[in-house]
Amino acid sequence: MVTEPSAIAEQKAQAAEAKPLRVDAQRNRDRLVEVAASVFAERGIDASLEEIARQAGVGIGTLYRHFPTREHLVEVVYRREVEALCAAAGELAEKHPSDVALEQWMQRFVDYIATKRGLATSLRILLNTNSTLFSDTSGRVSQALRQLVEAAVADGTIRGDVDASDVLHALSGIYSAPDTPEWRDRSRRLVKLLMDGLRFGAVKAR
Amino acid sequence: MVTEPSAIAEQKAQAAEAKPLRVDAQRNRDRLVEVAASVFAERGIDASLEEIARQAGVGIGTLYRHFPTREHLVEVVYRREVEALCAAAGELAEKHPSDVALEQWMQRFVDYIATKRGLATSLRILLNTNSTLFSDTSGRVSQALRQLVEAAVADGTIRGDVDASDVLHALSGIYSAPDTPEWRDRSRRLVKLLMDGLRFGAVKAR
DNA sequence: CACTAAATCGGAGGCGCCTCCGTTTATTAC
DNA sequence: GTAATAAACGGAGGCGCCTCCGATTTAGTG
Repeated sequence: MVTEPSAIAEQKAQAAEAKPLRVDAQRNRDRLVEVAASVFAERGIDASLEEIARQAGVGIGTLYRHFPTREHLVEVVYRREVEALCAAAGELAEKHPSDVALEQWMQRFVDYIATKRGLATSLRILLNTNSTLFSDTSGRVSQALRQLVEAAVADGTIRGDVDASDVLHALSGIYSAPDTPEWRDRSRRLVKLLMDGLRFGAVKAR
Repeated sequence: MVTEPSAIAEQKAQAAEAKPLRVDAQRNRDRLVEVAASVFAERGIDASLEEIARQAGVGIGTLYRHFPTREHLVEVVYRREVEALCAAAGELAEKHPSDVALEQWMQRFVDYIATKRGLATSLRILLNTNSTLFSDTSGRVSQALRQLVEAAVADGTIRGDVDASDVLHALSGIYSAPDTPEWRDRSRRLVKLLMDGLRFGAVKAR
């Protein structure tokens, strides 16, 4: 990666790579990603690419120029979603006391995973194939979590004898639980339980 | 599985399940599996199913009736090949001294894996998805190997302080080696090396 | 503004997937 | 052998994938 003079407030990270896309091209690309996110969420990862192009109001050729394979498109959508999830950490931290921020972020994490459950197989394949994707995103997620946990530990709203990796470990247990209908509710309860445990013995009583 | 009165010399195992297929149907089915094996080997696991039907001289509809999805077809082909590999163990054991039989079988195992290397990703996915397939076939393979190893230990052509699982372990190392151009040759040499080790200290000197 | 080169668009076309159903064939009963 | 019936055949058709390239649009220049 080349050193960027001012990478401030770059709306979309991909916009800054190499050449600044022509405005119509950028517009179409953004549109495609947005539509793809909703179509994938709705119809699954095997949704018709022609359908996506149609909904985005572009020709199929345009879709393929921007995203040579289905996987390219899926990857961009996935990265964007992970990015949004991680960005939420910062926002929550500003608006809420740090323990509440942590709890809400974990709930959001659960919700996010819930939408991905159906796609699990395909996603796992993608993550196996493209290991950069895996390390990038999991790094990003654990960084967001660390930020929240450390803040909460620092101001005493949760106990001090845990760190981010403990919490991540707890969350990964949730992820790997079998995919039953009650999964989501159970996971939400588990997050609450986890938070109660974290708050117990905190410096500041509630 | 219902008790079978006489399951003797059933040419193809699948022929015995439930209803005895009409002869034309059985003929077409066998033909399809045979052609599929060669086409998959040649063009990879994503080969055109219409091509397979064409080469087998049947309509695409016939292929789909017998094998509702690509995976069904791949699975049958794969099982058939593993079966052939394991059957070879018995034949080799009859024709050769037991240490030679073991060596030749391992070489054949290497050859077999070699043809599957290119398909590794897709196959791994299939084996993950269909865990029965995995346990069935790996069980079958290790059984064949055990038969050979035990015979060779019993008649003293290889040393007595190893068992089948040791040898399988050694072979699995071969499998997981990176997929370089020299893979096959190196693996063949490794098998020879392994055999030398096994023969060393055998009761009967060569 | 007009003009041009470069970038982008978009859909026709060729191929494969899979389903559906009218036609053909094997089997059974007589 | 013939008729009846169940089973199997096979290809047309609709859809999606992906490529290719002529038409269109943009950004830059005078």
